[in-house]
Amino acid sequence: MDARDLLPMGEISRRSGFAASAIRFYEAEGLIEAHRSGGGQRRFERNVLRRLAFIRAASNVGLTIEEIRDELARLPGNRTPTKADWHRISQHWRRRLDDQIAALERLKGGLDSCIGCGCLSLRSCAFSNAGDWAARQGPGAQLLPDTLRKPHPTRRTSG
Amino acid sequence: MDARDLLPMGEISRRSGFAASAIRFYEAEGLIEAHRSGGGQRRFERNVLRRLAFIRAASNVGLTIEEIRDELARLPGNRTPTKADWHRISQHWRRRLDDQIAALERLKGGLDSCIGCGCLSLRSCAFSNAGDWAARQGPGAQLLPDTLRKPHPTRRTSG
DNA sequence: GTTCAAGTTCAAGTGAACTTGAGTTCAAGG
DNA sequence: CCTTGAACTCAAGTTCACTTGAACTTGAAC
Repeated sequence: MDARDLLPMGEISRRSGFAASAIRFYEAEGLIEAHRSGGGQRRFERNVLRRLAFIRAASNVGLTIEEIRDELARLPGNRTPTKADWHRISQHWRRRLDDQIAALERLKGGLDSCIGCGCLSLRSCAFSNAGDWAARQGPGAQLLPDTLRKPHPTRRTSG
Repeated sequence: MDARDLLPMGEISRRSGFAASAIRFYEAEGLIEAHRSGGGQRRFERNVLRRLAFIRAASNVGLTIEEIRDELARLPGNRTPTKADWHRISQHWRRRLDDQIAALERLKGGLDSCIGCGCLSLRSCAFSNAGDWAARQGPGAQLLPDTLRKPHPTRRTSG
């Protein structure tokens, strides 16, 4: 590992488009790694740029830091993702996007039927009915998948 | 206004599906109104239930409190939304949902082309390119509309 | 008159994903 | 050596839409 191959913070930031603070944050979260100069400054390997591109793409798809970390963990850190890696991952992301799209379509469908009836009734209108939300894992199709749910601040889902 | 027509907190909460704290919050935010009993307890008019149904629906579509307040402000408080009201509003919501759907489709398209090239390159891959994000109101179509952007915590958009 | 669930206020907490600020140090050029 | 911009750490702040907790009061029933 030749020191001349290592990039300083400023360059990584400029070339990735992430703020330095975000990059430090990602390092603290274990999404990327950094070497240190004699004086303690970060020095990044070039592949970190690819990781950051990956992080941005994943974040566009709506993955959480946690999920991105998991996905990155399955990518051996020092090699470029193979076509197979990327295929597997993109399948996963595509499914997620499809779910989100389907959910929005359902919501739009609800809107349509509400235009028809003009009701917005608490009893009969699925669109504004609380039941869909209260039922945690009901039997029928839920209006929105978790990925599009507003994450309710302190409502705990599993513990 | 006969006092027997006014509903207490518990009943509004139960029938709307909102927690009492949420209902208090909405009152504080000016989305709904409440009378008070002699001792200072809230007493709600029946139409508040319809307002709350509206709030839930709007929130499902992804409107912020601010936007919901604006939309409610245009609905005369004491009448049931007319068919015309509801039509106008649902048009608005539909456009928003359509935008979101289109954005997700674009994202998916980006995924597809990335599967093709297997690149995830910083230079050529629109999917993970930061340029789209950095450019505040660029000329071309943006990958995601504001409604689907992760709202960056302290990045100020206008002042 | 006693009881107690249901209601009240107000301040502070929550989670996600970072940013900001304060105060300090590094490293490269002249 | 001096300067100056880039980088460092660590704690605290930000937004949104509520929730939680503490400490207290109401009001309906018995």
